[in-house]
Amino acid sequence: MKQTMSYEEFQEKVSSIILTESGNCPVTPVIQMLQGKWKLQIVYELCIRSPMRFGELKKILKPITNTMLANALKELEVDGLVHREQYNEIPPRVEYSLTEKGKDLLPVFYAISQWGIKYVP
Amino acid sequence: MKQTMSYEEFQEKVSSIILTESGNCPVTPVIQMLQGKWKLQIVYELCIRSPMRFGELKKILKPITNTMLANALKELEVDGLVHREQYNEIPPRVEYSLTEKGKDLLPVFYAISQWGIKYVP
DNA sequence: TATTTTAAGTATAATAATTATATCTATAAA
DNA sequence: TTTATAGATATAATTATTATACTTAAAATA
Repeated sequence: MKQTMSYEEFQEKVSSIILTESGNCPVTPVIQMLQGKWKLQIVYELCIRSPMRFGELKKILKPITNTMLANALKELEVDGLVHREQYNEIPPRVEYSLTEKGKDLLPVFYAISQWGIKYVP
Repeated sequence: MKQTMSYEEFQEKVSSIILTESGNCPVTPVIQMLQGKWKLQIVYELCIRSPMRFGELKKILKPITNTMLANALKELEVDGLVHREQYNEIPPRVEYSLTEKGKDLLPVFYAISQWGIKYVP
């Protein structure tokens, strides 16, 4: 990312994208894709450690419920962010990891971490 | 932001932050602060145009409800991201804008937009 | 042989978050 | 006197999330 872009530059840049290619904002659909109470956290956890099993994710994200974790992972898989690898053993083993598309969200988390370092006490 | 950080570098970097300063992750609290169906979108809209009046925000974010917009703005104000300027006229006029703290989320939206440009069709 | 254990879920009911709809405020204009 | 206005608030209905119990299938244990 260009280091020296100002708030005003960005405002103008994104505004022009939105105003010229109307209804084609590159940000809004991404925000919507990551909507829901757990999705962003799940992707983030997989970003810092991957692959992880269902049970490991559940432990790290505690107090998440089975239902929410399973549903969120399913939807993230549909959106192509998460890969699910199932090993047919008993008891079952399933490993989740980020796809390349998912790993490409890294700069987003990096930007968030920079903000957090500056402002979270 | 450093341009050439790899996924592995980031993984290691953030992992070490989390593992050494346990319970002090710079990302998770930010994600939680921006949780809720509309908050991230509201901040984004104020990022590309600001100040905006309540009614303008409502129009842009349509189908948001009065309740959600009012509550989200209130909470964002409490978190120090949004500034509320009230003009005592009739009919009332209230303008919302980002604080410096809010504007500092710009790199996050820039990173999201880069991802969106690459992956959103 | 019958029971227990295990990980990754699913099913159902209860609670919390979000939405829909109606209403309030005060003044100026019709 | 009535209507219009922007920025909300109040309440009830709907949707998302949570809590709890249950399912699966084979291997290990009693």
